[in-house]
This record gives sequence, structure tokens and C-alpha cells, in this order.
Amino acid sequence: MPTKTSPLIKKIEAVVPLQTDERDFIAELERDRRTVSARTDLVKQGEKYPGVGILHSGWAIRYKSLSDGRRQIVNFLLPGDAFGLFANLFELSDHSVATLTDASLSVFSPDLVAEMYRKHPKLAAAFAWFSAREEAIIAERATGLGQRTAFERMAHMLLELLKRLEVVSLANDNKFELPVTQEILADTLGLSLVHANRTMRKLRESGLIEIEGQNIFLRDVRALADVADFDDLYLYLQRMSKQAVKRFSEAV
Amino acid sequence: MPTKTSPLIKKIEAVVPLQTDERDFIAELERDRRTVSARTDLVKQGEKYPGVGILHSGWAIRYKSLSDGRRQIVNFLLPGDAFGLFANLFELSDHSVATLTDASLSVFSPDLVAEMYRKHPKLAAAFAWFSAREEAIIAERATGLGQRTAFERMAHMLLELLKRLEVVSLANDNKFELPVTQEILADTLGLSLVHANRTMRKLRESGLIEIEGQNIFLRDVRALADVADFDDLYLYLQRMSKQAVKRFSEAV
DNA sequence: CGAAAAGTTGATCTACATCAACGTGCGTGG
DNA sequence: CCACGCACGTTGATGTAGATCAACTTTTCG
Repeated sequence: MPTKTSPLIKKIEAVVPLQTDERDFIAELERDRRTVSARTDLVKQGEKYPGVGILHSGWAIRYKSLSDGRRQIVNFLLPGDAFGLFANLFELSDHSVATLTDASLSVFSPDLVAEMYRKHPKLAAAFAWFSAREEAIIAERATGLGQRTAFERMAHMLLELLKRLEVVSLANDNKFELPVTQEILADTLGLSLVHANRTMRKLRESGLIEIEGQNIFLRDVRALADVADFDDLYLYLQRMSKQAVKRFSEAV
Repeated sequence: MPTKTSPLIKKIEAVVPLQTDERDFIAELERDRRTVSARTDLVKQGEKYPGVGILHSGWAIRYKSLSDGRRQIVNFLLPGDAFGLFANLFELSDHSVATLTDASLSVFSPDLVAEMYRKHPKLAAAFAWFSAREEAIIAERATGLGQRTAFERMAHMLLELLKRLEVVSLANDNKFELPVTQEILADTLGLSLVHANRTMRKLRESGLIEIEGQNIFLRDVRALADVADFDDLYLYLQRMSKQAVKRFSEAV
């Protein structure tokens, strides 16, 4: 009886197919689960990392705060995403991580990650891939914050979420659940709450999206991509090349 | 006769002290040098990575372009910095890299990087550290773009450059060379050229900085850090912990 | 020396912020 | 089971940081 594949495994296998022992190693990592309620801090800026974590269900954010209370949400954490991977290297975190919804997650020692790197080079390659993607996502966010208008930014963010959720089967037919207040949207897009609201309305009124409660439907992905100048290259959704896998796996 | 230590070696040794063989490996990587004139593209968005590169002298930028010509400079590359490290994983680049000044650099195959990871775990640890720092820098830039005013952003950027240049001995007494046009500053900070100019003036007029040609002097670092809400934690300038080095070096 | 690149400054415009008020759903405690 | 409170969403009026437009000056460099 095959257990339901976890979001993390889905995410990994979208990039590099796994063998049984590799899948088992991940399952082992994920076995110990913790439930956490909405709006709980998992990592605190300026404090020690509690370890490395994997999100199984629910949404979280990674954000940075200024001393006067302003905050920038740097990225969303969706099911299958990891956080605190830098715990491997740095003792203190320069950012915070907090749940938005009730969530289920696993936390473990950075030593386990190091072990994984040694024993399972293919998994190491996948994690390197995810780190690189994370950086690319943040760079794209910076680009939006610096160059795009509010309208463009909002459209871009929705498309990014769609693509990322599709990988873990949480979006279908251009529809997904968006369990996020407008304040969160505002802090992600560098807008005031009021303007985030008006921007959403404009998107609705222009017929590009439809919202019902927490459910959003991107009615015209093509047109959205057009206004946002969205190109999913930065999400690196293709499979890893054999050569790249080799580089991680083989001795010279 | 000891050769002058390269910026890269300086940067690495600020994080983890090296042994002779490790230093030799880096020297080998860096031996083959190329001179490139100002405003040359080294990596092009949407195209193949030419390989992995190390900048020895001169400045460069990493930037992303929108299809209508807007561009966001995502990071500066200073002597000792690497670019195209993702060539290891991805075939196409989602960003461009271009020199700002005449520059000297080495480019080599991603296979060499993989070899380094295998043979010299301490160097692998250092490069992982730099990747993590790069991500942290971009996250901090996103935070500035989303939350800080023009004045704050400019002050913040100058402090970041100061700290980074100090590591490779290119800044002393809060003075350094800033070989950058105001257009570049504008595209970094998400401002119009005109406003970048006025913001610079305001910094000068408030006595926080002094400029003479390409040379800049941060007269009051304390006050600058105060207006910018600058905290250098994100630059991770301390040494790597023994435990972290171990994680990379040791078998379980 | 001439032309182009870079810097500077004033006038005006606008995207978005701020302030203020009100509506609506919903969880909780009496 | 109701009502009260609070989080969240919505909308109008007004303010402002920064964009845009348009000159002009200074520096750089072939």
C-alpha cells in the first residue's frame, strides 16, 4: 500500500526522479510531524534557527522587519517548501518565518541535512536546485518591487503562486485557495493595505480574476502574464539535466 | 615570495581559514584571467551560462530586464565575488551580468566547481556561505525596495557597499571608490535618475557623505546606519563556526 | 576641440499613501 | 442564542514621495 506522496516528494520528483532508498530517506525526515496554529513564529529575525523545517500543509511567510515595524514579506512558503536551510551555516537568522494558517510541519537538525548531502547526492542536487530557485524568486520579487506598478505586481504574484501550487497539486484549472489577508498581500507587494484592496478590485473589474471567499480563479492567464510581463523561467520548473545530476553524484 | 592574496581568497579567509592545498586550488581556478572592458555582458538573461566566473578587479552588476526595457539591478558584483554559480544546475540564466568598469576575471566549467565541492569540503562550505549571503543580500534589497524611502535606501546601499568592500580591502576609513553612474544607482534603488540625483544631494547636504569624483566618504556611519535602519547581520561577516565546517567535512 | 555621456535643477504630474469612516462575517462569552 | 467585539474588507477624500518633462552645465574622451 503506497502512502500518499508528500508535497516535498512531489516537488523533488518534478525536478529529478527518485529511487526507493531516496524516497525512504525523505519519508524518514518527514515522519515526525508537528501541528502549529495560524500566526505562529517558526523562526525569529536575530535569533537562533530552531533547525531546518519542511512544511507539509498550510501556508507560511518569510519576512524581514524594520525596527519601526514596517515589514517586507520576502517569500511565501507553500506545502513542500523548506525553511531554515541556512541553519547549516549561520547561527542567527536575518529573517523571520511565521505561519499564516494552521500548518503541519517537520523540524530536524541541520546535521541530518548534511547527512543527506553525503548519502544521497541526488537529493542534495534537488535541495541545491530549490535553494537556487528560492534566490531566483526573491530576485524576481525585488524586480517587481523596484520596477513594476501595483497592478503588474499583483498579477505577477498571482501567477507565481499558481505555478508553484500546480507543482504540488494544490491548483487546478487556474483555481486555487489563497488563505491570505489583504494586509499580507500589501506587505508582500510593498503597498498600503488600502491600495492593495483597490488593486485587487481593478483586477476583478477588468475580468482577469474572480474571487469567492478564499478561492481565486485566474480567468485569463494569458492576459495576466501579458500585463505582468510574467516569464516563468525564474521558477525553473523543468527537469534537471542528466549532466547536472552527474556533477553532484560522480567522482571525477 | 608570497603572491598577493586575491580578493576571493581574502573573502574566503574572512569566513574560514585555509590550508595550503585549499589556497592552491583557488589559485589554480583563478590562474587563467581575462580582461574585459566596461559595459560588457558576461551572462545574458534567457541564454546559456557561459560558465562560472570570479571577478578579480572592477565592478559588475547582476540585473533583470522587463520586456519594455525597465531593469532592476539585483546586486553588485565586487572583486572576489562569483557569478553564474547556478550554471551547475540550470542551463539558462534568468538574469544578466554586465561589467560596469574594465574588469579582470576568470571563467571556468561548472565541473570544476563540482570537483572543488568533492575534494575540498572547506571550500564547498565557503561557497555555500557565499550563496546564502547572496540570497540574504537580495532579500535585504527587496526589503528596501518595498519598505524604505529613497533616502533610506540610498544610505543603506552605501553602507552595504562599505562593509563588503572592507572585506576585500577596497575601503578604508569609511572611504571607497564608487565607479557607478547615477543611472546605475537609480536602477538599483528603483528610482528615477532625477530622483536618485536629488537623493544623493540631500545626503551630501545633510553632511552624512562627501563626494569627490568617484570617491565617496561616509562621514557619519553611525548616523547613516540610523536613518537606514542598517543592521549588518544579513552580510554574515563573522567566521564560520567549527560545527558548521565539520558538517561539511566529516562523515557521520 | 567637439560631441556625447553624465550630472544638475526647476516645473509639473501622478501613483500610491494616509486618514477617516463604515460594512460584514464570525467567534466567544454571558 | 444573542450580542458584542474584533478582524477583515471596502470606499471616499486628501496628501505627498517620487516620476516625468525639459533645459542647461560640466566632465570625459576620442
